[in-house]
Amino acid sequence: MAYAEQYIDKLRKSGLRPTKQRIKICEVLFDAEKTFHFTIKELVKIIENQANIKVSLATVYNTVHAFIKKGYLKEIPLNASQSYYDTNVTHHHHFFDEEENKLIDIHQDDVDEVNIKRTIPGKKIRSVEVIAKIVSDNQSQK
Amino acid sequence: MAYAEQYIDKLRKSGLRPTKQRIKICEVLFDAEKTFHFTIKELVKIIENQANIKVSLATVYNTVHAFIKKGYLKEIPLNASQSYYDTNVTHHHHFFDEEENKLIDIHQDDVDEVNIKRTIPGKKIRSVEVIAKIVSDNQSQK
DNA sequence: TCAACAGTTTAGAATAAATATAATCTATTA
DNA sequence: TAATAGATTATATTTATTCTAAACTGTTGA
Repeated sequence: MAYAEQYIDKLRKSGLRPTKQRIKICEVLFDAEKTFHFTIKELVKIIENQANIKVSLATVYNTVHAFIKKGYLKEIPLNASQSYYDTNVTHHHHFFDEEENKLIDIHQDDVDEVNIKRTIPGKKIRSVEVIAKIVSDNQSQK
Repeated sequence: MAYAEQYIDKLRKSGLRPTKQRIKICEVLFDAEKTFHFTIKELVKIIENQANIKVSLATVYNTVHAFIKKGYLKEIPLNASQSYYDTNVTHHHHFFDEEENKLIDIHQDDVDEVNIKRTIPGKKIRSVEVIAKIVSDNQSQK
């Protein structure tokens, strides 16, 4: 299968052996119609629902973190009680609805390019994330 | 004392009674020469070092969160194991050095205004934060 | 001023996310 | 296919944060 080979490739490039569990994780993450946001626990549930394979939390944590290191997944910077991850690794940003604890993508086209003029000696910028927190607008709309 | 009155005012506006512990927290947070970043544990230590007053974690958590709600402090969106807070509530952004786990301010002037063209019906933007993750630049500089 | 009470503080318990452990299992390779 | 390096898992551990309940304190009104 072409898919499986892609996944095996992604896994090997991340320094991981292709195992049943990891290929299943890849299928869920990279075979979806749309990109999506998830927490580790949600991912475990999705896998359990889509297949008969049981995957432990530890395996999912390890695999997700290896993919992040490699750039196949992104971690969304948020002060939520759990970490949120994103299968959309293209340049884009997020609304975070604090009342509903929900993330909403903001496409790159909807935000002017963030241009940081300051540099830190010996360091380079690895990623730039914009988080816009939103709340109900009761003042003007009610 | 003028300071104490300021603090009492801040506390009352946050819906909190001015107590010995809370006024001490205010002194450390708002009487500093420069604004600074901190975690709850760090704040507890600073208070213990600066005064003979012992303040419990719970009290610091409650007070810090009340101040954030009121806008006297800011929480910095980061996926660190602990939450980071900022006494600088003016509009500015952050570098986060993942290798050294260190936050560095980016002044507003060093970032072009982030203009989000998209809106969500019934919601308004409460805050916009830019997090630029930085890593060692070994490729070009070594 | 002071009693009553609503709100506060605190130590310690509870919760829950994330990580570590170690025994068992599996992919790789020679 | 046997040896082994690496993977998986259930479980234990760690640690930030929140909760709890008993003791304490600021506030209010008489």
